Amino acid sequence: MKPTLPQGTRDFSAEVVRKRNYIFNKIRTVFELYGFQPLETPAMENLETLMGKYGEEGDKLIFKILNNGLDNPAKHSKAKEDFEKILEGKNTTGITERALRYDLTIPFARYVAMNHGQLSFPFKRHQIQPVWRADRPQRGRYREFYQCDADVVGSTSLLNEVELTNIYATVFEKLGVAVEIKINSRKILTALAEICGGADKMMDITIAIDKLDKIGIEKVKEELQQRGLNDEQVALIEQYLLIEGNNVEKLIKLKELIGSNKTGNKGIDEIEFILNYQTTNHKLQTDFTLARGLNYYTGIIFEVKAKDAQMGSIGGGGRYDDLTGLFGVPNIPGVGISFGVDRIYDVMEELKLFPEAVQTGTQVLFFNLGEAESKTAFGLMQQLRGKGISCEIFHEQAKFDKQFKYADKKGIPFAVIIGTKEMEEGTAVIKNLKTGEQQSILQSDLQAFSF
RNA sequence: GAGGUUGUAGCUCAGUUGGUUAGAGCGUCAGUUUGUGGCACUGAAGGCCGGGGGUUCGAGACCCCUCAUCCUCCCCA
Repeated sequence: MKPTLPQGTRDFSAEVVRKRNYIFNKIRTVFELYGFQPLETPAMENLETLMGKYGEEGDKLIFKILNNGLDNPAKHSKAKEDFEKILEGKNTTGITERALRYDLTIPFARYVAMNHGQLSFPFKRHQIQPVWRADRPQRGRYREFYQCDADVVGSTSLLNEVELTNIYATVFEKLGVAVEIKINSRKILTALAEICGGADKMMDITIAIDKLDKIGIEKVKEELQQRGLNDEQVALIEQYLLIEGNNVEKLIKLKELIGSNKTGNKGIDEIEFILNYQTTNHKLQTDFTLARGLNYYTGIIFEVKAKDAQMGSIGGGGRYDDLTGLFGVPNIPGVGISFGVDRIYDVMEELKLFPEAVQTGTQVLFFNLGEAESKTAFGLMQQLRGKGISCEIFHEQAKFDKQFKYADKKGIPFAVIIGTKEMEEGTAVIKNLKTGEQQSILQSDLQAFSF
């Protein structure tokens, strides 16, 4: 049998793990800097917890876990009956009652709903864990990938949104990735639907206009018509889509269009609050075509795109008024953002943004040149390790040639050579493998050497 | 779920209108006489040509099916 990997999953070799950790560490550090505390939840949730939270399409992409013990003869008839329901497209706890988590937000909402009595609000948590989606893999899309989330619940203050946009800006600046941080408000989209006279068409409108930069305005208009909007409505939406300029100019034009619509003006106020709050907001870009698929968003929404790479969004998030309400605990509003590490990695790899220093593994290789020699080397090596310097000793006595090549291939910068001559003198030769320079020092001075 | 692409050595790929024992580069391993690597040279190992069926005297090449892969759409990180 030929071993293979499940579709859309990957192994990560040392080099890749180090680069990924570099990203994780930057994100985690900034999360902590802003006062977010870590949380981890199980890989699997009850299917019931996840179903119906991500829209119809989302439900299809949830990985479901087959129940154990279905082959139990005593339960055959029940199992067959339940399976009939599966064939009809329904889920049943008789066949599957657990599923792999699809994102980190819903498990978090479940956690908050379960523990709201113990948590002090506002509650700020960050979470860095893998999620799974039964999507068709392609460029920048995997079936197992990491999300890094930061969410604040129990507060409606827009200051939270300001903080989150700052986290985005800070992290990507630290990573050296040039990005556009787009913001919009679902309230503005709602207003647009209301003005069109089709509040019920809100979803159709947002789905269509979200594709603007991909398919162009003409195709969007076609799609709107297909979705049952009349010419007048389409014309209005076209005006909306044609809004251009910098943030200030866009807002002026939008206000003209929205007029006195209450919801719309609220959305505009929110955006203006965030834009005016700080001086670093030049990184934020209003984008009224931004819609986002997840249907629990109700206020400000975010999306981050890399400037110099062809890649889908590398981060996204938004405000949700009542996520825990789905779990029987109403009135806990929240807002959160997410980083897509796997895509950030792909972008950074493409643009060669990883610093070389990321790949420092073993610092020193001790040569193995005999029984007594290796014992001496071993003792010295342990001393260096005690000082926090990562070292290795060659696994067996071998020719110089071999040991050098090993060091070379692993990118180990220093070799410590202790042979018969050094044993007699109580010295050690330290060789810098990059420059070729070497020097002989007393073994007792090795600890003090700066590698 | 719909459409397309590509499957030949560990990796990247050649392989003529179908014609003997299947090719290169890189990598791996071993040597180039036993305390100084990267270079060079020599040699070796390594392939059910993704799998199954068919056409043919003959298939890595052609046809059908299947699996895998990558990409596009949908949707998303």
